[in-house]
Amino acid sequence: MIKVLIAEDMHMIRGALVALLSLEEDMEIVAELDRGDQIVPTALATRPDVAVLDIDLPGLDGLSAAEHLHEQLPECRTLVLTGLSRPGYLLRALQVHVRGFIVKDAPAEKLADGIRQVANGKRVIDPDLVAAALETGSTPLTGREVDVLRAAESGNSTEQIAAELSLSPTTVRNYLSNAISKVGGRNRIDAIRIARNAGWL
Amino acid sequence: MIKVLIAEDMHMIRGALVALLSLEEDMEIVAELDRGDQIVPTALATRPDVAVLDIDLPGLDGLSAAEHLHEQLPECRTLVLTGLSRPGYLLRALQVHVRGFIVKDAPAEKLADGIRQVANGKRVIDPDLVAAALETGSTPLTGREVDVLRAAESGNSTEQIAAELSLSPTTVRNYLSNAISKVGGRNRIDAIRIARNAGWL
DNA sequence: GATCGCAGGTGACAAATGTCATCGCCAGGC
DNA sequence: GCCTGGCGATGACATTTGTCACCTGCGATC
Repeated sequence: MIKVLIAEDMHMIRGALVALLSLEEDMEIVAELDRGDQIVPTALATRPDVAVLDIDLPGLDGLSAAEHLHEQLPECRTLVLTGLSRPGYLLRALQVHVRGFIVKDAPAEKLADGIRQVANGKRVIDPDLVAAALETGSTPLTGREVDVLRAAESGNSTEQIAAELSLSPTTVRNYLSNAISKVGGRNRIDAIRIARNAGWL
Repeated sequence: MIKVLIAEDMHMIRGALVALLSLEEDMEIVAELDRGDQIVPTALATRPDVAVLDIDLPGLDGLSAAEHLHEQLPECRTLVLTGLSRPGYLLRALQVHVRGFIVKDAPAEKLADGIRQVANGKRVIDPDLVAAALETGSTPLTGREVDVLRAAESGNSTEQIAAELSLSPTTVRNYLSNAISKVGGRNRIDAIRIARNAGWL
């Protein structure tokens, strides 16, 4: 019997995934949650064999949770289940010892399959996504460039970003300018879009 | 027996929702699809009692599909199932005679419940979303303002937007300026974000 | 027939944005 | 010890963006 923990913030989707996995004879769902910051405590209490994590979770994102989980419960294997297939996410996932990476538009059977594979110590990664990740590469942006792009995302002006990050407005513009040219954008909107889609933010 | 059509683009989620509904004794899924433009033809062939539609579908969005469905098969009731709870979507949904509107983070049981209610001729709408929709109101933007904001979204400069829409650059800036002030934004990025979140784009 | 709103446009202006060269400081790597 | 790269900053510059006043024309609507 494979003991499974499942973390997904949208209640109905989580319920539906549980219904899907309930059809499998060799699996048991030992925990269901909707917040990233509850993953480690719940896993320590329920000792699952496989943790199925969404990336976009409130409290703590799934990848950070996976990192802590690996440190505190290394025998629990992690499988990431995400709707957004951003190459950068895969890179980060591998760095935090995630064993499987499945996108939500893969066929439904792949989930149970994936859980079994991961429980057996194998890795499960969509080949298309690997190709995309290799093509895209890891982020060309420095830490501060990421900070500035993130702050720009909500429509803040250069001045407001500077205040938020305690920087000089000119410095902010330099970082933005660098970020724009690094990702190959035409302006900040473009740069934000490109970096988001790549999974660099 | 309630005959159900289900349209959802992410394969695994669709499979999971089907698994969820398969547990219900009084329902039968007569069609499963992943594209909006197949909804009407498939519905005409399978004659479902209730069509469960995601909004964000390739080919044709769920709301436009709902509109056509109501014209060509009025006895089929439509229930929208969406992950993004944008007030503007609800307004548009009611205009195209959608009978139910459920968000994906509602509890899983609500889906089967909702389908039964809608099949019985009742309406099903989340009260919180109604409140949000009344608060937000319908779009203050004119058709062209929406066009311009949409074009700006991909990071195009004023000049490029003008070329795309065959307008003068000055006109584009006027529309953008109007849109920014109407939605209460500080600049185009802000305006795009606000309008997106409200469901006006 | 007058008024209103939307589409489309022009010209002018101030402010914000993007780009560059150049500086200092500090941490790591060779 | 030297070099590199990230971080932070300054000043100058051209371009883009946002705003405003004002113009035309069209189709509703009163």
